[in-house]
Amino acid sequence: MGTSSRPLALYEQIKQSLIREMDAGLLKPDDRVPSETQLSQGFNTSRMTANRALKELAEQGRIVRIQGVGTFVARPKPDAALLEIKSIAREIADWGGSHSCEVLLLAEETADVDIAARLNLRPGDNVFHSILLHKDRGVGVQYSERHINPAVAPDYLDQDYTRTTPSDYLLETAPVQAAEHVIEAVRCPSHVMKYLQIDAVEPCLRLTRRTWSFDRVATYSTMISPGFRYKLKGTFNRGTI
Amino acid sequence: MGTSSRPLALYEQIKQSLIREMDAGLLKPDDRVPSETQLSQGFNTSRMTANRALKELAEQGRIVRIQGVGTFVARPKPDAALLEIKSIAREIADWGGSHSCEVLLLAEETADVDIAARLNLRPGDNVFHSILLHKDRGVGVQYSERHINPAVAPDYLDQDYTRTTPSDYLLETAPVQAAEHVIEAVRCPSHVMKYLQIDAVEPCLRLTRRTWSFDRVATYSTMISPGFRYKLKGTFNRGTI
DNA sequence: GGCTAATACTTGTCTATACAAGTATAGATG
DNA sequence: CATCTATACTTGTATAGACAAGTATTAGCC
Repeated sequence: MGTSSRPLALYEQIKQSLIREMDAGLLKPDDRVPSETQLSQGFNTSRMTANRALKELAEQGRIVRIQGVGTFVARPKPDAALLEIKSIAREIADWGGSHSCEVLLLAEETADVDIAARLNLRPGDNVFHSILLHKDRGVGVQYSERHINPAVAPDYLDQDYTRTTPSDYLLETAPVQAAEHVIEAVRCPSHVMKYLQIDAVEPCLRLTRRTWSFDRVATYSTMISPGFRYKLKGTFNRGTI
Repeated sequence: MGTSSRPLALYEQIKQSLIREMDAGLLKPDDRVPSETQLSQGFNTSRMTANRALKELAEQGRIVRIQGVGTFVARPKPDAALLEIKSIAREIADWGGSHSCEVLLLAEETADVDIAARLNLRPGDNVFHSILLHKDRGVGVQYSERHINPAVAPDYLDQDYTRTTPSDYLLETAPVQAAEHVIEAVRCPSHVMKYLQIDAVEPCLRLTRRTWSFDRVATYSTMISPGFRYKLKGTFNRGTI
């Protein structure tokens, strides 16, 4: 109870209860979270209240919900890619060039529940994972992380990228409008953009052919939309991958 | 209908309808948005559906909802402070020093509906507005924007800041735990922080005494929580300001 | 074995209603 | 004039129920 002048809303109580269980390690990443029905019975409330609590936790990125399957604890985001980024950063530092450059790291990984839900895979299925860092005149760094359903661009890892770029290949293989690619867009406040003299890009960064030309600093990540598969390759599921 | 395989959810239709009206200029900033009851009748749906649509628009920052009052179109954030930031940026550029420095701009402004709702004021009431920019070794810039209910720190503009800093004064005048200050926190992904060699701060940036010590780049804004008034000065409203 | 259909379960959306809580206004009262 | 009060309106939360849509499992059939 503490200092709160009113008791917390019921859905907030459910949220905090689940967060406590996650922080305490009782609910580990990829664990199944009680269903809405179970939660509503456990807290003696209606399903809509449990639904709202889970919905907001999903928006916060703490859990992942998959319709028809269930709700799972999300894996913590940052640590997976950390080592790879560090190594790229060192590469860039060693180069020390003054021109714009590009570094690629390509690997095959397993999807966590979050990625899996977005790409319509199952946790543990393979994804292509690429990290790109761009540097321009020693001033800034642009970071991009991309997860790809292998069925969408099967030769993504094996291309010759001396004449083309991964994003070019992706756009050729998956010729969808740029807007279709976006499922998460990191918004860069326009006054910050002005100050950083970034004015050629929309405030809402997108996966497009040429977004690599900032001359100061920008950070974002891009992912491929689940809608891809319908437009490009027809419907497929785990069995066909 | 286009290419969508299913019709949009009803609450999405309401959201997009309102967004269209805002983009078309039919709903201008600070305009009152139809109430939940009106919307539900206009779209021939239930109030809960309208409620969900407005709730999500508010989370996106497109509208501001005030309990007991109504819903209003939010002002676009960036443009208000743009000129001031530019002038500060020029000041910094002119200085060209190599040491860490701090620039203050203090002004009295009027609150838009968003700020007003946060600080428990009415749109048009005065707020203190300070912008701080920090520069370190010519590499990066840290930007902070602060809106303050004048009743919380009445002498904020008139202090002698040669020996103390605005944040110090604020923390003395309003000795609340740091976490209490935060109502919006811009999350800096921890792997980006690592790469930028920012490791002394939590991933979730906060208004604390010493957050001015990045040596690369960081961008965030801080605001004073509405809960302030209860903890510090008792309850007051427009009449007492 | 391989395929199909029934089933049980999950999340997603929606309705109609209710009460709580906050605010603004008009009117009555002193 | 100032102050209180009733009223009407707003958003916030919660309920109980319903159907849609997606998924996994099982049972039955070829």
